[in-house]
Amino acid sequence: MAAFQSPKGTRDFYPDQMALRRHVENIWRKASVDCGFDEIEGPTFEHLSLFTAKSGPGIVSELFSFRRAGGSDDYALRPEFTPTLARMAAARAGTLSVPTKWFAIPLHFRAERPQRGRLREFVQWNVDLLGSEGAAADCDVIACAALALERLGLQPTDVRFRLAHRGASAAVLTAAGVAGEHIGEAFELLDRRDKLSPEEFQTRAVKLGLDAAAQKRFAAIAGTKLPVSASMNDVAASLGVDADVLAPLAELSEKLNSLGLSDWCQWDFGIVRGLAYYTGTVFEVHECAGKERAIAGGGRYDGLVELFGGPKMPAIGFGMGDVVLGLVLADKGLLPKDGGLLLPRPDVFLISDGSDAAEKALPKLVMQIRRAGLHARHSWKATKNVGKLLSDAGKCRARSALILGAEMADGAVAIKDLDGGGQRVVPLGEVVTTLLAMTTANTSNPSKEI
RNA sequence: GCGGUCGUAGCUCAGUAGGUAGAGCAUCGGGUUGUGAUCCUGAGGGUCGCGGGUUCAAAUCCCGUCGAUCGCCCCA
Repeated sequence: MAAFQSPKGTRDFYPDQMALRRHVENIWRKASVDCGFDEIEGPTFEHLSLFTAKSGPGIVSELFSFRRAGGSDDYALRPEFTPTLARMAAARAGTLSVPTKWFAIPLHFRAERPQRGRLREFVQWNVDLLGSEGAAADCDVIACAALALERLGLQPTDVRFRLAHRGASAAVLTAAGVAGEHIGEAFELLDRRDKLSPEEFQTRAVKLGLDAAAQKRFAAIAGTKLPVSASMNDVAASLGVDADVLAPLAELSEKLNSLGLSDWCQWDFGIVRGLAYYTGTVFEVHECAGKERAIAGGGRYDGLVELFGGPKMPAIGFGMGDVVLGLVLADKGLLPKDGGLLLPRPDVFLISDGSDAAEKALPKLVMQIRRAGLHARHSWKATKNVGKLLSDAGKCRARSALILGAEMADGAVAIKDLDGGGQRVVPLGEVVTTLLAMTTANTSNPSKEI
């Protein structure tokens, strides 16, 4: 066994796993671009203070932080992308178009104990829309997430966006008897209700000044889940508030309906999101049966850019990690068991019969074909057994095999279509054009992309 | 940071009172028949996660440690 292991909570990506990772990343990237977001990237590590500025000193124990030998500055590997995004936005705030739509697919690092769905190094897709308030902006990023999930093969029966709105939830809690100064604690209680014992829940509820009736109401609110297409009057009625208190939800509902996203979404008044900085819409994406951790989470954080030294700039965004998503996709059979099936297919695999003429011609031909922009591989084996070599061509899923054999005497080679099975003899001078023609005829195959 | 389970070749596993490691697949090579194959044949690869202890002797028992996994804490 190896003397060295990969560090705790990290992964090695061999070609098969890397192909799976790229498959997901490519879909994320394409969905982002199609939705009008521009890709950005920042440093893998930042000044430690950037992270403590947002999350407080307590965050340090969750970070991989370090100081250069002999240096005096403290750094940390980024545990999330939002501070970097906010820093970048603040620095260019004066020149950014409105709205500014950015996405990133960075690696993140967190010094936590690994668990199912949670590692110390992971990829997280971040999508953010800056400079625009309102439901249209909120729904724009939600739509982008939904588009990617749909392209990954998921359906509204597989995953669900659980949405809430901090303002609306606060109004509902107030109506339920929570005093204004206790709203923060009430959110915390709402968020943690499933983890607490009934006794603990009650103790905390009493601290919020809730009597028995109000506690019951509170619990009912926490468990309220409704379709976003439900009428606001019905939603208001089931929560015991006036419909005008739910105005933010009404706007969201209208936009989601018009975007055809209602099936993907539901109201869930138990969704709070732990982050103190969220100011409006908040949401999480979960597997419908409640398996796994949240696939994605996000919301509106209008004070964030200001927190990092910029102007007041409304913002909505979300993050989606590769770990939980990968588990869900695997559960649903939406990833090939053999990641090798996602590796790029060679357009041609060259085989030599071992004769001098073939051995000499092969490398030249390979280079010619590659210069033409095609993916060419060739056997490195010593054997001249055409059957064994063709089997190699099949293993790497080549589209065609080019056999340099007896036909060389006539200045020609055999090209076998490994998908269709046909074979023809082609003069050396026409090899590249023939292969190009075969490839363009095959552009429908998705594995050809990127 | 705290508890439960687990750790033998690249993969799936066997290894049966403790007696100094095995199979299938995969990989690599040779041979035969010009075509993804069959057949024949050979090889490499593990100090049994690592370290210590008990013993004449440990993959097997004990302790520690590292890693994986499940739960708690946390969850940006």
